[in-house]
Parts: sequence; C-alpha cells; structure tokens
Amino acid sequence: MVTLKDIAKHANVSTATISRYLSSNIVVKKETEEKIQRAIKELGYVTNVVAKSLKHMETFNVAVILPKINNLYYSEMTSGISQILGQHHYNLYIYEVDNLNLSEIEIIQLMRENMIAGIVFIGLFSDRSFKDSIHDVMSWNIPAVYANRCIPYDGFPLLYPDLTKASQLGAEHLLSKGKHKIAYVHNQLPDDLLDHFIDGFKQASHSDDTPTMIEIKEGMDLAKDCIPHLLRNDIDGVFVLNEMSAVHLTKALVDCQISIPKDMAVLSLGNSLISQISTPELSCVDLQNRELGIRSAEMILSQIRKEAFAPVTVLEPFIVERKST
Amino acid sequence: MVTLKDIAKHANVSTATISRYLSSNIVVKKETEEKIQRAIKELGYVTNVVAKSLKHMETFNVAVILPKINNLYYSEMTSGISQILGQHHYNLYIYEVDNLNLSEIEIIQLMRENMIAGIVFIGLFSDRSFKDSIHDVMSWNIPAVYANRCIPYDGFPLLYPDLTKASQLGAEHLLSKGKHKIAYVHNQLPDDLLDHFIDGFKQASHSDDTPTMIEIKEGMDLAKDCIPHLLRNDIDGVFVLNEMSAVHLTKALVDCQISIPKDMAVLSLGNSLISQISTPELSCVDLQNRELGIRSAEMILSQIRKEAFAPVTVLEPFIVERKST
DNA sequence: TTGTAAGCGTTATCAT
DNA sequence: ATGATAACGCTTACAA
Repeated sequence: MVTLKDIAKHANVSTATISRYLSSNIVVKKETEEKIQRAIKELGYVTNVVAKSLKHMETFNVAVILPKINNLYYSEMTSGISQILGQHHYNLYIYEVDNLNLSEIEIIQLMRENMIAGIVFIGLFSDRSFKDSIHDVMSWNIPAVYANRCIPYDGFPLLYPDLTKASQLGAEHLLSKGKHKIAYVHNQLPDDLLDHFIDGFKQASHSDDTPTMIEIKEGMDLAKDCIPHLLRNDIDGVFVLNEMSAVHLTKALVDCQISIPKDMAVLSLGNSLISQISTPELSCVDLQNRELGIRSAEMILSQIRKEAFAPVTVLEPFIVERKST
Repeated sequence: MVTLKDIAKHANVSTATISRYLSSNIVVKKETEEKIQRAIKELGYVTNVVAKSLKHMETFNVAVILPKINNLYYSEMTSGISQILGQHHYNLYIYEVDNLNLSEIEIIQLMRENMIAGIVFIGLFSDRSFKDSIHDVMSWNIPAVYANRCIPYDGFPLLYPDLTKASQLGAEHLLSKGKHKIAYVHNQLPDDLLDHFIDGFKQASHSDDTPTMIEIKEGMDLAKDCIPHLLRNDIDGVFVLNEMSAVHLTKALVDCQISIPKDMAVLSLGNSLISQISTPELSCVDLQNRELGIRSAEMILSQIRKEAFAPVTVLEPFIVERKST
C-alpha cells in the first residue's frame, strides 16, 4: 500500500505538507504542488479513509436497519436514502434484521463498535421493535431516525405518513365514487393504529359512523371467509390497508365473478409496482415511500451537522386513481 | 469515548493484557480477568473496529454494486448476500449506480479508499459495465465477483444462471403443453446473448429450427405492435425473456380477449413476486436469484480467506408451473 | 510556505 | 502472566 509517507519521500516534502495540500485548500508553492502531483501519479496513491476516520473519530457510514430488503416497500425507502447519502458522500450499510441472527442489543452494539455516523430504523407501522434501543443510541450521540412508524413522539426523531389523512382521503375517494357501504380490511393491525383509520373515516363521512372492520388472519382463505362477509354486509367499497392483501383480495373477487369496481371498489394502501400489475390495476393511497427515505436521510445529515431540524416529520399521502375504483 | 487505556488505568493492568484477553483466547489470571470485566462494565467500554481495521489493514466490509435496489431482481440477490455476510460477521455496503452521480472509476476508487474487503458486482445479463474495472480491482488484491452476467470467462470470478438451459427448459415446457409455434420475446438483448437462447431452443426441439424472435422496443404498444405480429405468425406459445415484459404482454393479451393458456401460453423468465401476482399467474423459469446472491457472497469469503474456489459458477434454472401455460 | 512530532485506539514484539 | 513500546496512516498544533 502506498502511503503519504511514501509520496513524501518520493517528492521530497513532508507528510504534513501533502496532507494539508490534499485535505484543506491551503496554499502551496506551484513547484511543490507539481512534485506532489507527480509522486501521487507515479506511485498510485489513494487516501486511506480508515486512518482518517480514526484520526477524526468519525466515519461517513450510515446504517439502515430494516426487516428485509427484498420487499418493494423497504427497498423503495432504502433507495431514497441511498440517493441522498450518495449526494453527500456517505456510504450506506444495510442490516436485515430478519436475516441476521443477532439480537437487537447486538445490532446496536455493532453500530457503536463501527463508529456509525447515523442510523435509520425502518419498520412496518405496526412494529415497535428497537423503540427502546433508540434512546440508548441517542445517549451515545449517534444520530438516529425512526422511520415509517406511527407511534407517539417519545424524544427521538420520527418520520411517518399521516395515516388519518390517508384514511380520510381513501374514504372520500370511495364515497365520491358512489360507494356508501365501506369496509376496511387489515392484517391484524393493533387497535391504536386502527383508531387513526377510524378517525379518518369519520372526517370523510362527516359523521360518527364507523366503517366495517374486517381482519385477515394468517392463512385465511379470502374467497371463503372474507368475501362472503363483505357480501353479507352489502359492502360496495373496500379499503385494504396492506397492498399485498389488496392484490390477493382483488384476485379472489375476480375469481368470484364480482365486478370491480362496479359491484365492489378496491382501494389499496401503498403504491408499489404490485398495485400497477394487479388486474384490474389498483387505485391506491400513496404513502410516499421514497420521499420517506429521502427525508430520513436528510434528518440524519442535519443531526450529523448539528443543524436544527424538525424532530417529527409527517408526510402527506395522496390518491392515485387507476381501474379498481 | 472509553478506550482500552481507560480500562487499563481503572483496572490497574496494561493495555496489552486487556487487548490480549479480549482478542486472543490467551490465559489470564482469574483475578485479572475479574478486574478487567469489572472495569469494562463500569466504564461501558466497546471496542473500536476502526482502530482495529487500521492496525490489521483490513475491514469487514463487503460492497455490493448494483444498478438500483428498488427492484425485486436485485434486492432478492442482495438479501442472499446479506444473509451469508451476516453469518460471518461482515457488514454490507450498498452502492446504487443509477442513483449515484459517480463514474465507474470514482466508485472503484471509493472501494480502495475504504479498504473494502470484497466487492460483488451485480447487473443485468445484458450489461457489460464494470467489466474492465474488475481487472483493476483484482490487481489491487480486492476479492471480487461478477454476478448475474453471462459473458465469456475473462480471468475474474464469475457467476451466472445457465441461460441455454433456461431456454431449453422453457421450450420443452411449452412443447410439452402442445404448443408448437413458439416465439421468444425480448427487450433488445444483444445477439451473443440471444444465441444462448436459440441454442437452448434447438436442443429442446431436437432440430435446427429457430424460434420466432420478437423484439420489444422502448415505448412500444404491445397490443398494437406485438400481438398482431404474434397472431400473424400463428404463435401459440411465447417465452418472454423479461419478467416485467411478460406481465405487460399478459395484460395486453387479456385485453385483446386472447385466452391464456388455451390460445396463447405465456412463459416468463424470472420468478419474483410479480409473476405470482399477474393474472393469470405466470409460469416461469426460475433463475435462482437468492441462490445467486448466496453463492456470490460465498465466493467473496473464499477469496478473502484465500481458500480454493471454482472461478466460474453456473446455476441451474428450473420451471415453476402456474396458470399461464 | 513548510517541517517536526504527538496522537487517534488498537495490536504485536520483545522484555521481564 | 504481564508490561512497555512501536507501529498502522493520517492530521494538526506548534515551530521554523
């Protein structure tokens, strides 16, 4: 490996001069500059970031901790993060929790050992893992962001889509399509989260009515269990709070020869590729995944630079209308 | 930050003893061990991996360089890589080329600066970028793997799915379904790659016949341009060499009221979520993306450990039959 | 404008 | 079994 010392010797200047010339924009005699440049080229010098990191006691590595990367939901956010970090010359580590046989504590420990510059925690909005760990992380002055959750503010930077608004927009959209008997379908979401959706529905319907709530349980057969339930209640519009379930329900409805959107409108929460691929193409409420990633990264960078920033960012969802409503 | 020095002072032993106790499994007096353990706990020491890396002149960071992460094709491979690296306590860097405003040279430079332990290059099989850079990387003794390409062996570790076999399996499958007028649909694949597919077709048909080759051009309307072409040639089975295109073509066929698979069987190359979501669900040739990732990571680790390994790994595709054939 | 030297946290060599 | 110390490559007072 070619070091500063090597080019110092080769160029007949001190390492200090070269270091200054390379790092700061400090003035150097033309002659010295030429000598240095020649030496760098001739010996093929490349700077050693690890040594720099040790000296400065900081790295340019930001970690994203998520359940798994092979999921469009997470990978879209990650891509947003990657974009911003790249622009600012930070590197991106990925840790897949579902894939790593490490406990939460071990992963957090890893962050400290590696002098990680900042951490983005990503999870489903019903997930509460790592919640306590974040306080540890912050107490060690590691910038952190908890992204895509919807939990009460608890002293750490938070970022999530406005689910009440999402619900309101969704319900309004269904209503505007002449659907008046609306059901919300979800995969075992916790009650406090469902409350957000119920609130949104009330705002949309200008009433105190509650939508029919239908829970999809693990291994349930939609055509046998869910659709009869829908029909029995004369439902004419469903808002499915999980994109994948929306796709499956749509498939089941088509199999049951129920016309979409005439007899049943289907609205999905989340707008990845799969909503577009589904037949019919699904209308959906876009939760802005990429933007969520972008903002997360920006919040991390603000913290690193000790700039002011809003500790809680709430993103506005919007409707994307396609064929299913 | 609590350092070895700090706990040395606190425990009244030398840094050398602690370092040895922590890193090697060298014997220490019971009394010393207790003193050290107590000091570590009381001061909250965590080891500094950056300092270790500088000392040892090696990191535990492996980089994956890919076009973009928000694509099931790449994220599935990446997840496989992540799984293996995690098991061996390596960290995973991700660099999205499409997202990073860096030239190939700059990215490679970055790898050197950061003392990356190994690099997995991932790309579409029609892509040839980074091909030359790999020789540079290897000349600097950075372990590297070129994954998911199908290019002639050129002195660097290679890993790809057997496309000729994939073609053969696909053609055999369509033939076995009674389809005799078969077309291959692709998105502007280069000729040398198409040759593999043509070879596979010949092997399947035990003849020297060539399948009808149809090229999808940027912005082409499948219903208007592609399907009439198919019909004109009495095609009754298509093998689409790109999963996304297979989905789109299927949609277009359904719109044109062509019955799948009765009037037209559709087979897709690649087996991600989207083939399952498509209506009808697509039969496909699975290229083993996750396994490709797993093997890539293993090849990197072998190189790092200077173990023997096969420089070229070819993975066997297999048929997954669903509703479209 | 340039050089000298100490030090970032760790490990390894050589003594003791 | 343990300690003193140099070194990994780089930066930065301080001096010249």
